[in-house]
Order: sequence, then C-alpha cells, then structure tokens
Amino acid sequence: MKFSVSEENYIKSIFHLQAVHEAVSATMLAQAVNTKAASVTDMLKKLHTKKVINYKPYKNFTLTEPGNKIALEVIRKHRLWEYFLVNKLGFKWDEVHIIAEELEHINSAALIQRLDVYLEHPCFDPHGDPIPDKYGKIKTLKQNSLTALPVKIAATVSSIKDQSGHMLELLKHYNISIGTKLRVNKRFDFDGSVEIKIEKLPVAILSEQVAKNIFCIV
Amino acid sequence: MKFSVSEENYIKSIFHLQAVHEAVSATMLAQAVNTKAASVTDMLKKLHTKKVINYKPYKNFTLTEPGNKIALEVIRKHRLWEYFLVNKLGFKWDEVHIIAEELEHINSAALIQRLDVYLEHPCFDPHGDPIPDKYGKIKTLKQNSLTALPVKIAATVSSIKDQSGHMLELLKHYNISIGTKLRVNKRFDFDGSVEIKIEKLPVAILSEQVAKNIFCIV
DNA sequence: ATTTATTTTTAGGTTTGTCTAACTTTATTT
DNA sequence: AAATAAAGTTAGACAAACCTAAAAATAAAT
Repeated sequence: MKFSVSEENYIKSIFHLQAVHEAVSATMLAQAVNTKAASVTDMLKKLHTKKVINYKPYKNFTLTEPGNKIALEVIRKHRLWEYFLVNKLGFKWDEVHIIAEELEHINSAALIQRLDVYLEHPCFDPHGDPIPDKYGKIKTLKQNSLTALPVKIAATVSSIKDQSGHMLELLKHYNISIGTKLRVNKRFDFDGSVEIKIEKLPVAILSEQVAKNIFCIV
Repeated sequence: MKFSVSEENYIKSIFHLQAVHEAVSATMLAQAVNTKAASVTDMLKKLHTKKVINYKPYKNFTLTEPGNKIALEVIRKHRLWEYFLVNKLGFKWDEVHIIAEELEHINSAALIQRLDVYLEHPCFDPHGDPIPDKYGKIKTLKQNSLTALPVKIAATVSSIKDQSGHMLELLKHYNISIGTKLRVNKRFDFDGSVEIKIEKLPVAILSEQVAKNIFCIV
C-alpha cells in the first residue's frame, strides 16, 4: 500500500507523540503536523480505513502494527539522510532537519538500501537519535545524563536534549558535540554541577542545568 | 517565486522539447508529462500568469528567460543527483533516472551547493549529458557519433542517444559504456558499419544503426 | 474555397488535503 | 447533577491537478 507525503507525515507524528503520550489526541497531532483539528479528523478517518491507526471517534488513538512499521521506515529514511548530510556533505547537525523532512519522502527501497551501505549502517543520527535498521529494529542504548553518569569512566556524548540556540552556543564554547569523548571527574552535590575532562582540553565545570541535558553512553 | 513539483516538471519538459522543436505544442507536452491535453492547457495558463512561458491560446509556446532559468536549475539538480547515485552509491546508469525524478524537486539551495562540492563539480552526468553550473551555464562539447568521428584517433564515449533496453544489452556485450576509450579503425562505406578498437579487447564491428547512437569526444 | 481532420480550449466533475463555522461529545466545575 | 468548558466531528468550501466530453480554432486535403 502506498502513502502520500501527508499521510506519512501524520503517521510519523503519531509515532513520535506516542513515544511520550501513550495515546494521541487530535489537538496534539494538529499542532504536530501544523494544521487544524478538523483536518486531522479527516485524515484520521482515512488512516483508519487504511488500517494504520486504532481509532474510535472522540477517543485518543494509536498506530497499529502496520502503522508502526511505516513510521519506522520514514524515520529510518529521515535519520539516514541526516547522517548523510552531516557526515558526507558537511552540514552542521542543526541545519539538516528541514532538508531531511523532504528527503524522507523519496520513494525508493534501493536508494535507502544503498545509502545505508554507503554510510556503513550507522545506528545513530547526528542528534544521537537511533536509526531503525531495515527491519525497523532500533538499537536502544541506555544513555545517562552527565548528572547520572558514573564518575571517572570514559563516556561518549550521544545526544543533547535541549537543542535551543543558547544550548548549542554553550556546547560549542565547551567543544562538546555528539561523539565527544569525555569523563566526569567530580560531581558537586552542593549545586549539582559537574567537572568534566575532555582529552587535550582543560577541565571544565558545567552547571546542573546544562549537565542534565547532555546524554552519554559508556 | 515558488513552483510546485508539477509546475517544475512541466517547465523542465518544455525545456527539453524546445531543444528539439523550437516551439512546443500542447500535445507534445501532454505526452511528455504523461497527462491529457486539457490538463496541459490548465497548466499553461498558470505558467503564463507566472510569466515563465510565452503563450497565446492555440499557439505553440516557449519558455521565457525566467522560465529557462528554472528549467536549468531543475535539470542541474536532476543530473547532480544522477551523478551521485552512480558514482557514490554504485547504481548503474540506467537505474537512476526515476529516482532522480524525485530528488530533483528537493528544495534547498544549500543542499545542491554542498552536493556539487562533494561531487567535485562534475560537468557531465552518467548519461553524458551536461550538468548546468550554478549560474545555469552548460559546458557543451562537440560530440561526434561513431559515424562521424575521425578515424584512428583516440576518443571517449560521452553519451548514448538511444537508451532502450536492446541498445543497452548490445553495449554491454561490446563492453561499451560512458567513459570507454576507443578508436575507429575503419569505416565501411558499403553499409556504413565501423570497425572499432577498445584497449585489451579484440576489434569489433558495429552496424551504422548502432554507430550513429554512440557519441564520443576526442 | 469548402470540407475534413487535428489540435486546443472550455465546461463541468473528481480527488486530496486543507479551511471555517457550527454542532456534538466528553471532561471539568461548581 | 447541572452548567460550563474543552476537545472532536460534521458540513460546506476552496485550491491544485487531474479527468472526460463537447466546442472552437487551426491545419490539411480535396
């Protein structure tokens, strides 16, 4: 079964909302896809007849198994393209989202297959989000924020929660980005701040507010 | 001004038809974009109000200068993507057209700019067609078909006119593809056939019918 | 120069995805 | 439990891009 760009966007948005909200409401979805609630209702009916959502009028809804699979395919494409844009074309990680929103709808299994090979099967996109494999499997790894990471253990920055401009500016100043290897030297219980060490750089101290937005894998 | 995917496809098709036919008719265009003449008329009116075509009802039409520029941008994107698909992802040159038809409508100047750099500013796509540069300039090089190529001069296959399945099969058999270096040894005036020599391969004889579809640069 | 054939346009209709405004259902207050 | 607020749905419209069938303009043929 084929899905239009709009349908794919709705399905993808439902998936993302479901990750946080269990079941999704029409208003939430309207905001996510940037339309009005009435338009969402129309689309929900269509998605229901196409059997990609579990839907009863006036009730919140979820993706069916087929719906879930489609969402994962779109997300896979989105994240593979993001990886490509950053690691091959040299974009910065905060520039690629809008472009990938378009690329994710290009319809060619062979293309994605070859892109995946070309990129050597990456498991995480430049934002640290996992890239589903061709079967939809996601490699989840327990990420710890710097406030929870064990002390004096080598770790790698895997994602940043708050991706606001201020945060990015600060990260740049401290030379922290996805993939940066670091260690937490010390944690100050007084204010929750942490002292970190990045190779070849002087130790730095991050406030709790910053530290809790930086996630690492060990 | 923005153009929809459909509009871009019409503009691109007018450009290609103009290269052969001077001024374009509705029927020709209908066939090129795979719709009916009535739909073409609708679109022609829209393109006319958007000032990308010179159009008087019932008359053949041409692109305006702005229209031409848009066509070249779309073609540039198409051919850069084709180059990418073949030279980076390892597709065969006859597999990439349909995919590039989608990719050519991705809307990001930065993306194309970076892709161009990444590919090192290629001037010709895998079919031997020229890739317009960012200003729309096309590097034309005088190509000669094997029926017109000077004899006993080293040449490189630069494009194939007839890209039907039969032709591709035959080319494969003779180990000829874009980039193949060869020489015309002899031309038989009797039937127009040509004897060619490709390095490390035995000499081969091609019929005039085949020879006139293979173009080379010297 | 008429007639005939072809091409192009118009008129009216369909689908997809959107909208506003009104209405219904569900949830929340008092 | 009744009243009010919030969320969701229906009804009716609209734009884009397409369609078929009929009419008009142009081109070709006698």
